[in-house]
Amino acid sequence: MNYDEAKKKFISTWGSLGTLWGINKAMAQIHALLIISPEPLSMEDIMQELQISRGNTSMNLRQLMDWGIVFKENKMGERKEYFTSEKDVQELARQIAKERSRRELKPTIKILKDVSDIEDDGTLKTKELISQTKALHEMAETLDIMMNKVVGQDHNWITKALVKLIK
Amino acid sequence: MNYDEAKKKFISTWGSLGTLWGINKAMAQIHALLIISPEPLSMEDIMQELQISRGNTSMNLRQLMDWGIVFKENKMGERKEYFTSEKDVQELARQIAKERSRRELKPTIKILKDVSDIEDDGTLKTKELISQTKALHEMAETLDIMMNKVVGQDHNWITKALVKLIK
DNA sequence: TCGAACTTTCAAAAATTAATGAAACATAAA
DNA sequence: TTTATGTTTCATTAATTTTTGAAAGTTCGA
Repeated sequence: MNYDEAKKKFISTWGSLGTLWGINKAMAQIHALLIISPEPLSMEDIMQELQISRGNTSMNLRQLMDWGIVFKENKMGERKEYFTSEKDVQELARQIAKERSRRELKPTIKILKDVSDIEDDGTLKTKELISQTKALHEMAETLDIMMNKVVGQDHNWITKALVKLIK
Repeated sequence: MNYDEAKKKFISTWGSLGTLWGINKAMAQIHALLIISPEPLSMEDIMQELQISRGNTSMNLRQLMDWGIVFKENKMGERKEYFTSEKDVQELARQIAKERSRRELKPTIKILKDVSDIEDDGTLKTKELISQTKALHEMAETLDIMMNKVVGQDHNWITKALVKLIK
């Protein structure tokens, strides 16, 4: 496999993996492209490499920036904007963990709490609803605490902790 | 909030959360319904509760069974098939971890390995591609090892380990 | 203030994904 | 074997999501 084949394969894999995780194809592919690019890329560069429209590129770059994993960069003397990805994969993981906690886990936890707090009217179905949502609530909270711990730690913490954990 | 409201809220939340994780709405809602139902439900029951078609129900039940989190049950003397969900949330988490590893993580790891194994031709872009995919490969493998460890452990292991970890 | 260079927005179109429902298929009991 | 009860499949339709591209917006320098 040569460079071009490998690059293509990486970008398309990352793209289809993205859809599996609720991230759209273009967004995941732009990210893949940036993460392996040694130089910042302009919007034109991205459009051309991935064969996607200007609007699409603009929208998805904005989203990646909202996630805190892609940054604008200005080359001095140039008007055009350039984009780079966070290159440190551990930092990337931390950023993603942080955002998923904020966007998905936290709101879910709140609803599980509300639902599990309804009054027990003594019926079997109510008892079941309460006990199951309580269990889910507890698990979601544990997961959330862990994810947020990760965010606050130094760089190599994840690997160290995992190694310790699996021994 | 009374039982019916709480139930509705739980099912619809689980449903929209599902789409965020690459699981379709109907599938997630059927699962939600089964997890809080003290009794096994028939296909008719599910169709009626969620207002979805027979075909849709059948397809999604099959998928849930493929994931190993929903089971067929036969009431004696009755022809009809009934369905139940795995009720233990820890077991549920383990099953999901196992399946996601098999379906998503493992194939990705293979591709990352292939890509990161291309020959280094000395150019900057090749070096960048190799080093970034290597780092991702390493991280994906660590995650996979952890997820598979989880699967092999006794019931309360997850909680214990997490508690230990976050202290 | 004007115009050039560039970016963002958003209505419409395209592509993808999910849902329907009727026909085909299974199976147990009569 | 036939009927009655139930399930699965799959072509079609519907809903949702993504993409496009042209117009509107922004910003900088002259």
